[in-house]
Amino acid sequence: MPELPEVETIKRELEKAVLGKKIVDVIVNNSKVIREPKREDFVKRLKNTVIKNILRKGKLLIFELSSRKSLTIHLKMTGQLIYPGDGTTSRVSFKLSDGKLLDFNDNRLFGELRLIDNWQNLKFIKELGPEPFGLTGEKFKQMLANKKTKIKPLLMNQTFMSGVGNLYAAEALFRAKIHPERPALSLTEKEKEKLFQEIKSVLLEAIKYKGSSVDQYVQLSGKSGDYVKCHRVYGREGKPCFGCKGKVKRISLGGRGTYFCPICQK
DNA sequence: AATGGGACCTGCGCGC
DNA sequence: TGCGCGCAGGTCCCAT
Repeated sequence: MPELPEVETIKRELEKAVLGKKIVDVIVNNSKVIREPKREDFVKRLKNTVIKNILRKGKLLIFELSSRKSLTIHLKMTGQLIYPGDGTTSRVSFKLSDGKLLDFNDNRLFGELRLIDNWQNLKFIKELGPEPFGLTGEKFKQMLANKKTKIKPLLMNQTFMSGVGNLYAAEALFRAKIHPERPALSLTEKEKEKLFQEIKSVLLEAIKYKGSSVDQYVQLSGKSGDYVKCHRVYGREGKPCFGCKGKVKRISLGGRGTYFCPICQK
């Protein structure tokens, strides 16, 4: 599941691989992933535009184009961007001026491609909370004040803070030794500070390892990311905790699988 | 206001 | 061996 580190990894690789290139053709194999405009307009308006700038906002990728429109790409659960691609499994392929393909793959068709005038006007963008790296500890503490909601679903709420999903929320909470079901306002000042630092450090570490290849995520080249080997709780149900002699437990929280150590995390 | 559930989807792993 | 089922989770949407 692509979260901030995975999307950031792809963004950095895209800058090296496709920035400044022209989209000469668009091959649509499944139009379900094209959310707007209609397929024909999507293709027509993308043709012969140059990729001028590549941005990431939370988990959303944005290509700013020479036409002044923007192509936004949300990978959701199983989306992949592959370059150079071969077009064999893609939902949509972008043929570039270098003759190579940029493939958008997505098994489950949750992903979203949009060609829009102003990405700033997207509802998702307007409601997006700040990124952890754009915050100070003080600001983060203020944001938690008065929040009765459980800390883990809150961290995953993109309107609260952007970029953290199920995997990194679990990992950050383990490192901060905080139980995922604690009401946010029950955290001590010290715990809030610790959690804020751990969120940033786990995301930076994951970027260094080029993301976590669980499920479908791969880098732009198609290679896996290496961060799974650093996971301390995610996907480790029943396995020994790295911090004590207990076992990692899995519960459902907000409809999401939640891994934690009931002994280390209070 | 906060929370829970369903919808969107497909592939995989499990139990029988 | 094969089939049906539950599950995976990012985001939106609706109900309570």
